[in-house]
Amino acid sequence: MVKSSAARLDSVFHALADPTRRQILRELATGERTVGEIATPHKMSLAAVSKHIKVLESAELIARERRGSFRIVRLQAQSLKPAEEWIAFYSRFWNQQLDNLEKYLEGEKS
Amino acid sequence: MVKSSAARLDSVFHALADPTRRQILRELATGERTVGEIATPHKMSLAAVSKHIKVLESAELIARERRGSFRIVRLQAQSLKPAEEWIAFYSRFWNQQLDNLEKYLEGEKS
DNA sequence: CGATGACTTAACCATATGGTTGAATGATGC
DNA sequence: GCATCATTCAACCATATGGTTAAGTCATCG
Repeated sequence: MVKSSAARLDSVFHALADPTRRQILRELATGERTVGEIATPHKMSLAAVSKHIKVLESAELIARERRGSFRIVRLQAQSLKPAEEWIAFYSRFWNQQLDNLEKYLEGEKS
Repeated sequence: MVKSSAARLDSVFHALADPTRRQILRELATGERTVGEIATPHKMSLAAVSKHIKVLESAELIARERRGSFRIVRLQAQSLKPAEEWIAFYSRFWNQQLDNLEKYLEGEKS
């Protein structure tokens, strides 16, 4: 399924809005893992972790590949790029924070 | 309510995972707006937009202030910073994409 | 080929989300 | 003080989410 740019941001931000999923991405940053390896540290069923992996996959943040009887999962970090760019648009606002405050205070005086 | 760093990422990423809310932030990037002004371009009730604004507020991405009989809403972009930093951790992966591909192909040869 | 291991899928449940309409709140204007 | 405007809150609804357990799939091992 090909997603529009907005839909891709929807699914990426949604995927990131869960601590379990963010933790999975952190783990994958150190290398490939099987589903079982990913699941072990989490206090929930394998099926639940499998669902989280599915959410990450549908956001294209990871890729799953069969290797023998295992599914190996690896990070696809480049799918984060549009999200980072979307946010980066606003970085000028937090950088200019002090400037804005100054202007505001300037306004108050008059 | 003070949120943990993880909970703040949860609420910020969740707030961003909706196109209406992202659009509202874009509008606010050009300046303060009343709730009514924000609602007008959207094809949904004022109450629905009010709910979206509430979600953005609980993520601290905006601030609401009473001004006469209006509530004026303004961007609080600095709350995006932790989200951007979280993502930025992964930028090395998409920057090293070609390197990784090279290494992978190198491995295949042997 | 039958059992085992590694997942995934299905069915189910409780809670959350995103929308609606209609009543409530809280200034402001006569 | 009463009406009106701007907005929020409450109640409701349909669908989505995040978890569970149990059954299904698929590759490997004996």
